Amino acid sequence: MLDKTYRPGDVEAKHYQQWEASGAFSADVGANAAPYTIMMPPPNVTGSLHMGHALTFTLQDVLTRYQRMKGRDALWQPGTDHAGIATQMVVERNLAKEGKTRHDLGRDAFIDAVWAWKGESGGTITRQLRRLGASPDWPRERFTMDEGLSEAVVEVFVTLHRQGLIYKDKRLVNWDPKLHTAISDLEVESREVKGNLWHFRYPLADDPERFITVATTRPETMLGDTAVAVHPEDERYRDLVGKFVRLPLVGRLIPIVADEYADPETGSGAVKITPAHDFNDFEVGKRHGLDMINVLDRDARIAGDVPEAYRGLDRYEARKRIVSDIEALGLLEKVEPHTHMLPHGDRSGMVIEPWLTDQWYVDAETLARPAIEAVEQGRTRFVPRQWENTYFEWMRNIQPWCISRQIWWGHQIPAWYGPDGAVFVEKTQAEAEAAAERHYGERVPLERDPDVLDTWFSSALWPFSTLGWPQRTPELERYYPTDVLVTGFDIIFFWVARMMMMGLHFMGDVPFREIYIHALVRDERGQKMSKSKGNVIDPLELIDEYGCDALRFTLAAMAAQGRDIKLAVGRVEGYRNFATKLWNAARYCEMNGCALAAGYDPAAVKHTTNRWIVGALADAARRSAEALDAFRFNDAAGVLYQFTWDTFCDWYLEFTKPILNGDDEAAKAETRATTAWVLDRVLHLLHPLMPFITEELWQQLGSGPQGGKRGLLMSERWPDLGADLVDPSAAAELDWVVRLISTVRTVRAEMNVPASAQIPLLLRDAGPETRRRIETHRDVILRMARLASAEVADGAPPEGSVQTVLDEAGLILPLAGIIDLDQERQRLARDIEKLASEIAKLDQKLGNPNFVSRAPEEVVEEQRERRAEAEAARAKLAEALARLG
RNA sequence: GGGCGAUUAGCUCAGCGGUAGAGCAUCUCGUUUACACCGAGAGGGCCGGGGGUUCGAAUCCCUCAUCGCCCACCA
Repeated sequence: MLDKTYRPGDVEAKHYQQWEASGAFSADVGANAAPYTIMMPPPNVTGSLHMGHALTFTLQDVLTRYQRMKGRDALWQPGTDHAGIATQMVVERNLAKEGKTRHDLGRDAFIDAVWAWKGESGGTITRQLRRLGASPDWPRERFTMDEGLSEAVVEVFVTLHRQGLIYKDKRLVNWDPKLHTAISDLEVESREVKGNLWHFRYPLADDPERFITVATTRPETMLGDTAVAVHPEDERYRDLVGKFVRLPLVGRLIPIVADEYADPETGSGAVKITPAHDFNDFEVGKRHGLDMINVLDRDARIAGDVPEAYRGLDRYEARKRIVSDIEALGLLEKVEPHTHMLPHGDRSGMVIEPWLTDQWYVDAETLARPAIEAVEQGRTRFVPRQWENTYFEWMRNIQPWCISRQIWWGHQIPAWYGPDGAVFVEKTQAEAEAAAERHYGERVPLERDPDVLDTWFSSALWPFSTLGWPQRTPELERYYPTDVLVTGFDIIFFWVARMMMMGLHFMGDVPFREIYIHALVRDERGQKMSKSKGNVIDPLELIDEYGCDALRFTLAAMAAQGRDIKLAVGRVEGYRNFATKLWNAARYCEMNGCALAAGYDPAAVKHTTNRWIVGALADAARRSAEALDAFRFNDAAGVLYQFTWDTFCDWYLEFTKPILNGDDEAAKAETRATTAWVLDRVLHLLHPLMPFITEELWQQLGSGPQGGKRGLLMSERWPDLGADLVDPSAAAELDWVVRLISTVRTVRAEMNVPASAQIPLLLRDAGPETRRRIETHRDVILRMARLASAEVADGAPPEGSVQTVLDEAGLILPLAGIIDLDQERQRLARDIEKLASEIAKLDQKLGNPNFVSRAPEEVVEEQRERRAEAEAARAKLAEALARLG
């Protein structure tokens, strides 16, 4: 016997262990079934589950379980990411608590410490994924730093290098002065900063009384100025082009150059050029062959060939000093407040410094070309489609991808340098030594490049590296390309685009046929969840309170396309109630002896009510499948919710109570079997969304013709119910009964005429078909009108005091003479008026020749029917009014 | 500065050319042995404003407003 309420906490862990232990999540490389593959976006190995994870992994799990039940050989490939900078920072923070830095340990010991940390906390996220009910193929779990994936990384690096698609270059990079590493464009975020615009006067070299004024937001970089640029068309400065100014404080002579970069409208129209510390200036410098003078060190302190006074100063300290020194020289023209966007490192939060360094780059432009084409040609499709624009926009303007990082945790770059700096890119040290020997004609000591690769470099290989590449494994053969990638829009550039590039280049085919982009989860007020705002909702807490299924169902129900998800806890509570409802429906079935019957054939049921529910179920199954096939999770959830609660529980179970309590044994048996069968199908349909409660019920009910626990719901099939189960006449009849019940209820409530008294009146005026329907469903009607059992027995109409008007088409209106007739007259008059105005509107529409000729035929027909119905209703009401006198 | 999205019931959101919907909240009635995490009902919407297209617009177009996100080198 089922307990009175469902307690998720008691069963979730049990079922999960059972599933996992039984291998229910495993793909089968040797299977005949068609494969269905989803690559799990690998979460950070040391991370913990947040709401965004909960959403994305729930959706992936829904798809995986659904396809698995549909008979596909589903592979949901799990794994974690080493998350270079993020993880290194965590470990460094821990070290800092002991007052140590990574340099105290040295590289090898530090990396050991990171591995130790990974061993300690790396299981957290995967444990939490299990609590979410995620069903990936765990034995295939990979880690971006494990042996196989590292081999893939080296293979890709070496290959791309040989192809000239990876190269080393000295150019400006985004330098993080705190983390002491280069970062890619994508890891930089612009934030608004309030600052000043300082206007400096630079005296002309041959005429110190004349000045050219430049404006800058970064006075300290003036130490590295190597030119002043003006627009070639700018009349004010035409005579100055080619002349020199003497750089204040430094004394260097620098040229005035004409370059279109200078905007005559901005500032004074003349701009100082610091090629070593500004991306634009760098370009200008290249065009004019200017010197690049680096005046900052890796901490963004003043360094290099600069006046002694500033050397070693922090950039902001230097700024103050330089401004006051310029002012002292009388060269500060003015200072204006100025708000502008400044680049910040997304990890460190520091202001990024453009810095001239040697770094490794990927020729992204070349790799992007096929990736753009693939989407243009529809070989990979974005859902929703609109994201393709975002993808194209970025890919068509893609910049070289800086892939080297000056940190320790990650894939060390497979490049070795000879004594003279010659570089040998090889898969192993031995191969590099061999190459060096060939190069030098003798064995020489080599030094390995200390840098590691951008984390996203290894993630970019995920769709094939996890399947065994570079080996040609059966898995690779079978599961690549994958079916769908499920992810958020925030990593389209970081990850999706790069997987497209690498997949096409190395596998010759797209990594996935569809990319489903879901929204981000925000809090109830639309704010991004963040620890600092204190508005974080922990998915695990929600699971504890409401159960995993309630959370999953909520996320699925809210995963409509194209909108952020503002998570309202009230929704979770509502779906928890839904779980309880389902639970109690099952309990009801159990109490009433509803068990699956051997040889039960839904197509063969005879009772109208049963034919109706079987058809309604088939319809719901079809609609939810269509929704899931199109990634409309919210629709799938909605259809099943409504069917389960409204159709099955509120109507069908109530409709059939009189049958189960009656003495038609055949009808009883059929109803019991049908009830059990529908419930069993519902459990199947709901399983991808609510795996735990469905599993628990399925097991507890001992489902299946064999009875007993015959295994896991996981191994069951998604119910494929044919449209032939839908019986329109049964649906119409039940619909009619529903309306009749509603009317009887209204009369009972408003006119105080018991339902038992209404029935005979209805029968008195009824035609044969109406009479049959009322007779057939009499018990249901009475029961649903909430009558006490004593009243059900019979009820004589109040003597001569009640009149009834009854419409064969389904509109039923009993009138009670015992109630306030004036009130009733008024109500009738109002209703008639309403109908009249509706009819008038419809007449207008139908009288419009354009409507009749241009609207779709079925729409016109529908409107005609509506009009006829309304007309008939009005006539009945008028008749009723007349009878009232 | 470009681009994208949003604006629907008190709240969170569906619907996206053919009679305005769900959950939560509110109110009324109901303790009928599946379920009070329940049942029956009710109230509550100029579908952001204004134009346009259309026989018909919450839905398509334009425009304005407000909010949000992404991208961008403007000293």
